[in-house]
Amino acid sequence: MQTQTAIRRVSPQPPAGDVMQPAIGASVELMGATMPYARNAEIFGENEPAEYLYRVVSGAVRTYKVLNDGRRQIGGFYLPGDVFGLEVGDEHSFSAEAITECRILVIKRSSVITLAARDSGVARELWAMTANELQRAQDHIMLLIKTAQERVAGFLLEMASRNPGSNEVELPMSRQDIADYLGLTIETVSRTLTQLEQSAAIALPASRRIVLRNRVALSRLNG
Amino acid sequence: MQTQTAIRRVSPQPPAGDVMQPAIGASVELMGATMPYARNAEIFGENEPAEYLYRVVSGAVRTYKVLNDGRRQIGGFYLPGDVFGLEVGDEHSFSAEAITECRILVIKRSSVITLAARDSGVARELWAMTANELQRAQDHIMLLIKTAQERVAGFLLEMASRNPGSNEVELPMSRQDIADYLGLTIETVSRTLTQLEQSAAIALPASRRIVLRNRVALSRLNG
DNA sequence: CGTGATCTTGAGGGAATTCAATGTCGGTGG
DNA sequence: CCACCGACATTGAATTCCCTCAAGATCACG
Repeated sequence: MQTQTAIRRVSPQPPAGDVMQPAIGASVELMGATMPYARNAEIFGENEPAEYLYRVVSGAVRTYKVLNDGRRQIGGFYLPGDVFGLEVGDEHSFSAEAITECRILVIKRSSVITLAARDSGVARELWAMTANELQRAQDHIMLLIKTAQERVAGFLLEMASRNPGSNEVELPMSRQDIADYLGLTIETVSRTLTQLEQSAAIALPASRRIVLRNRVALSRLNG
Repeated sequence: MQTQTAIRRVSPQPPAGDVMQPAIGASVELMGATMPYARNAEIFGENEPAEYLYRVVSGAVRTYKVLNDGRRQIGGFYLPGDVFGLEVGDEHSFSAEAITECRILVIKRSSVITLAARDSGVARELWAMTANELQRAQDHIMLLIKTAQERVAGFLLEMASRNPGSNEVELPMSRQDIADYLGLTIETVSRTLTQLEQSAAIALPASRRIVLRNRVALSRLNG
């Protein structure tokens, strides 16, 4: 049972750099407007009508649910290029917040769906985006059944895979965010990172900057 | 870290009764053949080409993945009317096995996809089925972050919701299957059921027959 | 009625949580 | 410039929940 995250206050922070865009979502690129969001600003809430879908242009976003008793589960982290908030039903199933200051491409859902009814390529793209989310969720499930070390190692490898070529990861999110993503407490995440550092699997030049020193060891941990 | 399930042997068992079919998957009803599967028979394996998609006619099915070290995670249980094995990519992301003797409608994936390219209604149906799986996976994630009592209570409520109107649930799957679905050990599942029985939330007239005596208590546990 | 599979129960140990204190970093104002 | 403050992160000690290992109990089936 992990601690509930306290109410967050808004304060500025330099936005992360933009990143070039993969194939998914390409055809809807011209159908929306780019909107700025402040750090910790709500983008949409659980059970709100899903009027728009979203693509991160710069910055980072988290989606989450909160249980009755205050436990928060983060559904995913979204980085530049990622699409989130896409629903088949009429309501959002998660809430979404900006982790850092960010710019987000906002696209009217109804117009995409209308387009999909005429253009099977768009329809297939919508389907593929949802399947992509499904893949994420299934990988997330596989993470959640593992030990703390395995979860953290898996998380780091996942984040590193977003920056192919580099062994250095700049984490936009707090330890609390990581903990709520991995189903652990903030203390366990912190302790586990320290262990990984001591076993020379990673280096921690700063609390949100992580260098993968031994990917083989991390992968072995990853199960 | 839960125990690995031993190799299972095949032996027959009376099939569960058929159930009337909801909207999803209705239009593909006539495109396939119904096939029989023996108890514990493999329907498809992880990473195999996804040549078909499947709908349960009678009986019950589990999908699962196995990690390096033998831990098994069950992705979902599928009962009459449920569609499984639908992929956007060309490979299955899980393995699937018959839990009981069952009959399964098998439909050629390529023909459905071809049809979807011409008929936007079919395309939308494919999308909706994938979104339905996504919903399942997200609910599963929310289960996996809870305590053992909450997971078991949630599981029972989920199963009961498949039999609306009745408070009696006939479980087709073993304790090991339940444990591997909930990320617990078989012993913890068993103990938790005993606790729920002692607290009068459920009754256990037989090990695979469960009566919900106090849904309010179970829902409270469910978080 | 014996046999194997499945399920339950018990005792002990270990991993992660809880509670609590300390450390670090960036920003702000004296 | 440095002292202070709040947010965030790390570390320590004690506890709790679930797992592991082990032994019985129950059930289906030959």
